[in-house]
Amino acid sequence: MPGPKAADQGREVRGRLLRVAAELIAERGWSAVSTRMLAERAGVTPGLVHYHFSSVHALLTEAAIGTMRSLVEGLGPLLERAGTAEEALDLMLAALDEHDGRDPLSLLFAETYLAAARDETLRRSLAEVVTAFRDRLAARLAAQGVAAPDQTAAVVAAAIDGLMLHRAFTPGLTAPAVAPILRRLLDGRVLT
Amino acid sequence: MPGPKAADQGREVRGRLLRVAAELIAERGWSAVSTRMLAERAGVTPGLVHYHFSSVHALLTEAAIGTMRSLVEGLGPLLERAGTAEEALDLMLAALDEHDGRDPLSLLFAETYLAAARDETLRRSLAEVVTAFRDRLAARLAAQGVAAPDQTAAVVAAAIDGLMLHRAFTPGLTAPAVAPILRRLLDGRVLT
DNA sequence: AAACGCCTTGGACGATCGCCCAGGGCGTAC
DNA sequence: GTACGCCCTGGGCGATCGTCCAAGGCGTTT
Repeated sequence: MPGPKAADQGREVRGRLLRVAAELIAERGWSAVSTRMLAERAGVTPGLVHYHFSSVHALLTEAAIGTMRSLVEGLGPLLERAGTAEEALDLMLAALDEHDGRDPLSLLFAETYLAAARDETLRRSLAEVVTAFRDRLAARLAAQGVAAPDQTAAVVAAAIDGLMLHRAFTPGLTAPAVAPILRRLLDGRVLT
Repeated sequence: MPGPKAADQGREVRGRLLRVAAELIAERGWSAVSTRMLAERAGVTPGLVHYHFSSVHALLTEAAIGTMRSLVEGLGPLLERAGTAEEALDLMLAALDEHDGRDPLSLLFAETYLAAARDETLRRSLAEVVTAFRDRLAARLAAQGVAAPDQTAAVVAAAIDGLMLHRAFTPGLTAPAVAPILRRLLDGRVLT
């Protein structure tokens, strides 16, 4: 058996590297994150990075997907609790208001989207995470009688991400300003 | 007077570097474009890059903004010619259909958005270009009686960009699929 | 012809890159 | 105790990075 003490510390360091990686992707950009940056901020030696991960790219991928997955999964139950479709939309608008397009989380999302366009594996994982969220939202919209719930959910999700991207250089794009517009997306009702 | 022959060739090389830069931003990503890459593809020596531009970053900025500006300005007249607001939206949907989120133009836009989040100067220039387009679209929507034309235009523009980003890993997100949903955004009419 | 202006070359500078590996520390299993 | 397994260090590999600069080509102006 492996020594449990050392193994625990190893897992701790691995986790720290993942957290640091998510930070640095946002700060410097995906392809500008280096082995030595990661090691320095995590308080370890550069060599240790390649002990825990097969490559820097693999570390970044696991960090980005992991962070996004846990965040999206945390949003799920909140979505379930939303009574009306409008409340579900308000939930996403609240998320929009917490970010200005230049904060770590917004940038992590955007960087990962972009990196996925150039990496097959990352693209698959990302699709999995986003699809899971979209399906949850679509189910919520369907229960509220919104027509074409799948496509509506896809457009709402894309619109929120697009607004996040645009907010970085358009400060006026706040949640209260766009809420009335986005609400129109829910207007295709089957039932009143 | 400067020798006009050499000056002409200089301008030609400068322009070629700008075109190559726009290509490489899309292919490799903003921060992964190097002096030597640019020089090789443009068929010149690495040293020449820093003769025509103060830095690689300055070259990338000028290339990205220039490409985006000329593209957006080319879209302006087409927008002017659109009769109804729905036709204006169809025009943007057609643009969406030409790109799949992994083509050079989509990636150039996304890369520039992201780079702008970390660079004040780029952010200002980008805001100028995007605002110009948004204003044109808003004017078109206002003429068609759409309520809150400014915010509507902002949301439509952001939604199109967001859809482009999502299309990279969600192939089903085609223009025909999302057109009926996006059309709801124009439903806030003052006049019939 | 000589001087000037602009474009261009090719090489050099120190810094940083991803990745690899020999070796040491240390707790557990024989 | 000895051997084993895992974590970790520190240094080294060749490659690439952005930027700079001395030197030369070449058409235009005196």
